[in-house]
Amino acid sequence: MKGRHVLQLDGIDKTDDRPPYRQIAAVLRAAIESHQFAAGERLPSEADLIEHFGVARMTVRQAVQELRGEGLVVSEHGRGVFVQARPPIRRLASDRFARRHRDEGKAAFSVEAEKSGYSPRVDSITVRRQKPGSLVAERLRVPVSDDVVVRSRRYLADGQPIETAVSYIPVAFAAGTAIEQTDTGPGGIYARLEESGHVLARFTEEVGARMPTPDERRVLNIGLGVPVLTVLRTAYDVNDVAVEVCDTVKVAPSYLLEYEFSAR
Amino acid sequence: MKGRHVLQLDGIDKTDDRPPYRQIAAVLRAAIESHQFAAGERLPSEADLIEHFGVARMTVRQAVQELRGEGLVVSEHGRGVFVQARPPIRRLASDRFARRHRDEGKAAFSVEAEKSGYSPRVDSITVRRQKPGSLVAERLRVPVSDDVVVRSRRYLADGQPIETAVSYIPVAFAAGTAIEQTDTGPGGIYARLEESGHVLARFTEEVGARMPTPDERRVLNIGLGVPVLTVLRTAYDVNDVAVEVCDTVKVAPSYLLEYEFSAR
DNA sequence: CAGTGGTCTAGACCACGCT
DNA sequence: GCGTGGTCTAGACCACTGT
Repeated sequence: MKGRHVLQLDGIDKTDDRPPYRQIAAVLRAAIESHQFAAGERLPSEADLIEHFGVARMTVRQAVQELRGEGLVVSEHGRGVFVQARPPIRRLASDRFARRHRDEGKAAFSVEAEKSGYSPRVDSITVRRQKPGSLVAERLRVPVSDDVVVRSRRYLADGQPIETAVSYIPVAFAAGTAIEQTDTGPGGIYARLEESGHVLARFTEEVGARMPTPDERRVLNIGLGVPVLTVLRTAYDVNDVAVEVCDTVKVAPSYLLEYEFSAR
Repeated sequence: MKGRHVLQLDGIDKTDDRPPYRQIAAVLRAAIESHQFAAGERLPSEADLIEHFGVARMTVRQAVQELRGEGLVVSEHGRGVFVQARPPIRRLASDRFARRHRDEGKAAFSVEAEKSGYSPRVDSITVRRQKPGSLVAERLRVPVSDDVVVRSRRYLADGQPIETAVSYIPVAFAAGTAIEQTDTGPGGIYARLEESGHVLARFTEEVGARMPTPDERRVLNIGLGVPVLTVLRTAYDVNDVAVEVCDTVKVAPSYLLEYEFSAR
């Protein structure tokens, strides 16, 4: 690398009562927020920062770690530290599973993408049968000893992962439908369920938030200090039979969930 | 300190491909999750861990930092590292503002408390008039230049703070009612609004999650790695007039929000 | 191969809380 | 004063990514 790009950053102020690593973090944070480093761009290397600020390596590493903790940057071993691109916020209205969308052959995710103007993608799709956990079994009202169909996938917006989802469907409702194929066809799982006679009536969602596991951090490509929203949705048909449970983990800064309910 | 308590922890396995600091973190995590260290209890000091695992100080510090990032422990300068106490989970059903509860003279919070069996408390109640932010003004459909009544308070369960809430009510709907008193009387704000002719019809809630500000961490008494749920609720009367906006910040591990909606 | 971040050592001094 | 965690130094070797 030709270090042609002279660092245009303030130095450390000894009269400042904040410790050096916090000052360095503040300088870098300001540079990022003022777009001196654009989203996706590489920050100066540790060696550069050591020279620029005149401190030991652990000190600049601690500064960078602050920023990772805030989800501002992501580091990649052997490549560098990169400014985190902020995926757009998705507003999820509670009509996102309305039948009119399915009738148009659209899955809920592409409906949202179209409305918000980002390019959607789904990958890491796997389909298998396995025994459900007690949480899922309880909601599906099936014994934990029965296999269910498990569909797992990851959603991306503009190339950034923003959500993982795992659906559980009793085998009796999925057998012989495209639900057990990788591609479920137009309108997705819910359209297939309705075709096979399980007309949907209502959904419940249980919403929480927590810190991601190291595994989730990897799959969702998020920094240390970025929480996730968890949504456990159960779909019921017109006979009040639970036909699907969907367990989703969403990158919190990318989501706003909207619900409406009556005061009755 | 008499180190009478011999550390009953596994050591580092050189054949394990995880780095030592992760192994140490895993050992401590397992000990916490198996209640070998109870909630609120102090972890062994860094000196103890250095001796027990036979590593350098930075290595045990990195392990402890993993746990802080997960919100499992909180460190206190000069005192030690403590296992984070987990307050009870409150399940908030979307019927929590149903009229029948108000008619019985109960506020939503005490209804929940009664159902879940913890002792509720509300403190830090303040009432004032001020100009709303644009977010609130937009939802109340009032100009940002008009004062609104602002009610702020903190909720505690079994003595632990779990939520802060700030309500905004247009002056026209609050003037001359107990809404501008510290004690709003039986049934709370919503009961007073209905008495003055604004019968409630529906609510919308916008749910998100993020890391707390340092200020919120202090008020809610939570550690560095604990996220918050944000819920912005708007109440509408039968004429579809927005009569209140309530901005709440909830300690995420203490909440599960439940919603139901139609598939129509 | 060179350049990057990841992990680790063995020290040092400081700031805080308690007794 | 003593034990605690917070910050820092100046090195070392390793693992990953690129050419």
